[in-house]
Amino acid sequence: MNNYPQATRILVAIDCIIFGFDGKDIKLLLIKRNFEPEKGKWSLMGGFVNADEDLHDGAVRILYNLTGLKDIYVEQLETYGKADRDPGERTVSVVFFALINIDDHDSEAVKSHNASWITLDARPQLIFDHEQMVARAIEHLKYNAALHPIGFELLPERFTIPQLQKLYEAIYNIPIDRRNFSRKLLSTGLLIDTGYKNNNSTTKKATLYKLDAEKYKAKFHSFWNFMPDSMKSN
Amino acid sequence: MNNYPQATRILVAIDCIIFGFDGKDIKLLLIKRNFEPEKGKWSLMGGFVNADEDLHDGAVRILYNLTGLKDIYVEQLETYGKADRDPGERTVSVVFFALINIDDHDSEAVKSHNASWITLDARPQLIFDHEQMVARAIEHLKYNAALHPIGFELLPERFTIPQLQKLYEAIYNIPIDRRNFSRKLLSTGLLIDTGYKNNNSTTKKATLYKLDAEKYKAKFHSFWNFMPDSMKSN
DNA sequence: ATTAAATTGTGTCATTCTAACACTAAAAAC
DNA sequence: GTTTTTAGTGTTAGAATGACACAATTTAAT
Repeated sequence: MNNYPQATRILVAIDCIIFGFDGKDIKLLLIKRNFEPEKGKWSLMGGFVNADEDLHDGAVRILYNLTGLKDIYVEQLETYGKADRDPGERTVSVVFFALINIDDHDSEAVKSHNASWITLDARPQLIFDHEQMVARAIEHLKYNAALHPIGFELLPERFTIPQLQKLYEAIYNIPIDRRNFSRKLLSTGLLIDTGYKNNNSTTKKATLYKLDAEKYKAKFHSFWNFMPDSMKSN
Repeated sequence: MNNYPQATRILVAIDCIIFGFDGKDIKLLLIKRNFEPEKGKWSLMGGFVNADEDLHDGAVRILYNLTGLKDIYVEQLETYGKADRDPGERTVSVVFFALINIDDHDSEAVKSHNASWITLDARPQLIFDHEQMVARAIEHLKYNAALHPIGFELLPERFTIPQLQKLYEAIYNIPIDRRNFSRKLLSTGLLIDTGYKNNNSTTKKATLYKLDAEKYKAKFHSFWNFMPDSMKSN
């Protein structure tokens, strides 16, 4: 069966951009590439789509094989297709993206696979057009975090308002007023007070909230105008 | 040169979703497919990426070949990759998207290529997963038009505020208060009064504005919270 | 035990933004 | 010149926003 005899078959790659938060910095999961070309250089987690595999399944498979991370919800971002982007052979690459809480996942597995969490500022030079992919993903994160409460995914299941604020301050690299942040956040009705308090505090213990998952889903597409207006012009 | 001997080469297609506005309805540009499989059925403008062609260039080429439309600014949307999405052969399809003003472009060329502008409501059944692509693109349009002034691209270079309002009412399928719309719009500072009045009116002539292209570029990433709040929850 | 230091939690108030609403002005048709 | 249709603008009450200050809780140090 060959309905399209003249068309060119092309390698289809998948690259995964994984953001994590450790309570202080936003980090990027990177790996040292162990095959040619560019063997030994830093890279996103990448591989090729199998013959009968959905793109999304491919992303999950590649991520698991390269880092040991399981059950990661990845979202498709954009496809890169400059003719010369991979010097080895013409390759089109579909980029996937995920936000995870670093502490929720097995850091031993990550280490044993030669993958590393690296802060955004300290990230090394990456192969091919991976730097461009990362830049776009950061843009995407900034853009969307201001509108949707996606930041929750970078935090533990139970989290405090100050934690979430630190996350937003890390994403936007600005200070946010504690009182206004809290008011705005609680007014969304998306947080449920678990009744517990944070224990790893050396001062006043903060209330632990969890996300109201149903409302979150229902409200996801509502534009959650979350950042102070001063951010809107950036 | 074959650095990746085991990987599968796959057909990479491009499909183009073109939205247009005729002053009343939002329309979709569709074409009757003239090759097998599914020959004669309605489809998006599609084709395969050439061996040494960027994805973006491919989209522009395909659009020109199939519709005669030139100089269309297309934007990449998403890539579809279910293993069985094209029954002819495994194909990954990158979807591109554009907004154009129907009257700015050569409708003869479009007609002579067997392409048609069809209102969203009246769109026929489409091949493969094209319906899903269109649904996503409509979502994308609704989502983004509320935040950015992208609607301008669907209008002539010089347009009136009531025209723009009709466009937004068509996108969201809701009535918008004329007074509040006008106030909000003018307060963005993106409109320049051309000093001229609309001539094809049978009643009071409306002021023709043009877009302040520089401010538009600079402000594009500012979240233009444009729709009434009542929309935000949809 | 008291105090100091750090962090959480909440209240106020002036300003701005929003949505709802009603009238006047211009142009063409008759 | 009267009617019809559409464009253009002003007001006002209520909500949301941003700037700000103080009280409460916890641990560590003395």
